[in-house]
Amino acid sequence: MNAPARQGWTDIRAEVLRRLHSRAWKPGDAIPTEAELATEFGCARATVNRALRALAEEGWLDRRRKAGTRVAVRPVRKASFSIPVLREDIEGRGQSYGYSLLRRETARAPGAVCGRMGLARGVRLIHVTSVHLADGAPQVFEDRWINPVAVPEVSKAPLDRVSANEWLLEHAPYTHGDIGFSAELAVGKTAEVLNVTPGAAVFVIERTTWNGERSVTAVRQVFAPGYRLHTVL
Amino acid sequence: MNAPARQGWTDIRAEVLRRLHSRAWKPGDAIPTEAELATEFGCARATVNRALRALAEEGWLDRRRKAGTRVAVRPVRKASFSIPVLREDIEGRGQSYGYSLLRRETARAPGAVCGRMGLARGVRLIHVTSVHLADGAPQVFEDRWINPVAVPEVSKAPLDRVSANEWLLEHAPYTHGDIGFSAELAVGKTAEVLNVTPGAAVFVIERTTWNGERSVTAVRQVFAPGYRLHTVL
DNA sequence: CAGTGGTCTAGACCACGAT
DNA sequence: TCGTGGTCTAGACCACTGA
Repeated sequence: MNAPARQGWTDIRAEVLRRLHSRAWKPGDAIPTEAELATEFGCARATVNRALRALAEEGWLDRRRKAGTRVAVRPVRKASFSIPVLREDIEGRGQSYGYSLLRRETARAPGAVCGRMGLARGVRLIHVTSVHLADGAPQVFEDRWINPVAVPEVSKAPLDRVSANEWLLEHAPYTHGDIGFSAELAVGKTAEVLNVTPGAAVFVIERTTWNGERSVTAVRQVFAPGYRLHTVL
Repeated sequence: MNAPARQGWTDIRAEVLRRLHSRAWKPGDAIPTEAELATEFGCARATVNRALRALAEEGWLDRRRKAGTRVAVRPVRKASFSIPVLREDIEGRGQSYGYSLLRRETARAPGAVCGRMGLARGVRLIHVTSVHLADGAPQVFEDRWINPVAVPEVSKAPLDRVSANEWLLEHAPYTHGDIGFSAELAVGKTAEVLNVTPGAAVFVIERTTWNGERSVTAVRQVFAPGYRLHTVL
């Protein structure tokens, strides 16, 4: 008999992963139940559960009550990354961070923005445009709309000194949101602010956040050419 | 005294999250220990642990032995999304998926590719270029290098029928990798293959995957203008 | 209905790391 | 050193869902 030395759930996770890689357990196959694996590894079922749950969260396994655990047919590896916090992103590259408020006003939001934020068309929101600098050079052009109903204190925010990005993180918690990435051509004001030739390719991140049922802010950040979002799998 | 009804770890997670949102516990603050919370909620410490561990994984809390649990100073929300599996991505939008192999050869990889894959310069790799179609229109131009040492069976792969994307998923498991997103201008062959005007902005995904210490493949996928990668937070 | 994963418990020991 | 989180256990009950 095999009397495995002391095993932690990470060891069990590693062993299961090894069987997946070696294709001993193939995509679509059902693997032994938690109870069976617990017996095999000589540990409590809870320990096996911990390992299998981790693998399921990572996308390697599909688990369902009664149906059992199966090897994910499609190794959909989930990539996760931290939302770039501009100041840290820039300072992390050894550059000095700068911020400049371009404009702050109250205005009727465009239909697209109202739609993204789930608000009635034509509602008046706080509109803030700014630019983030890296070593003094324009790095990101930010166009943000803030819902004053969700964040009443925004009227007192010193957005001329602190970026809305940071002020909101500190004063307006959010429960969820969505984010989108795309590529666009820099034109008009965007090209002007970023100080690039119109027609340059820029990376764009659009994000909307909510606090419960109430939308907090919708922001569009245009990154200077050459920006690259990177992460590990 | 409060005799909370039956509580699950998700309820405890929700309650802690509520305190974070209400700012009863502010960023940087240390929150009660697991034992204290277990007493307060009238449950086992393991249950509190489950809830706090989940919140830590989500980025709300920072936990360290001895130091205790603190509210994350910076709510670095981690965004996670599935790597687009082209066929599913396209079919998911209700379009028909198509694939066309443009070229397949063995060639000396460019220095940049060797670098990304951690191989010696000038090594010979399998080079495959192809295009993925949505309703017959070019959607993604793919330029891929495969390490035959890591995937010897690739010589027998019917890449004229199955995309390297799918063939590799099925036959070459990988342990880890890295992925990068950027915006570029479509020029030359890329613009030609995607059938777009040179100078259009395109979304680019570059990915390298490994199986243990051995690099499996390095791929560069250029998406037709308008592509948008989206996910929830 | 019954099998399988999901969760909880009460207690125990361990490992990291702040002081 | 020693407090705090990390993990394991053995057993129990529950919840979902396939048959």
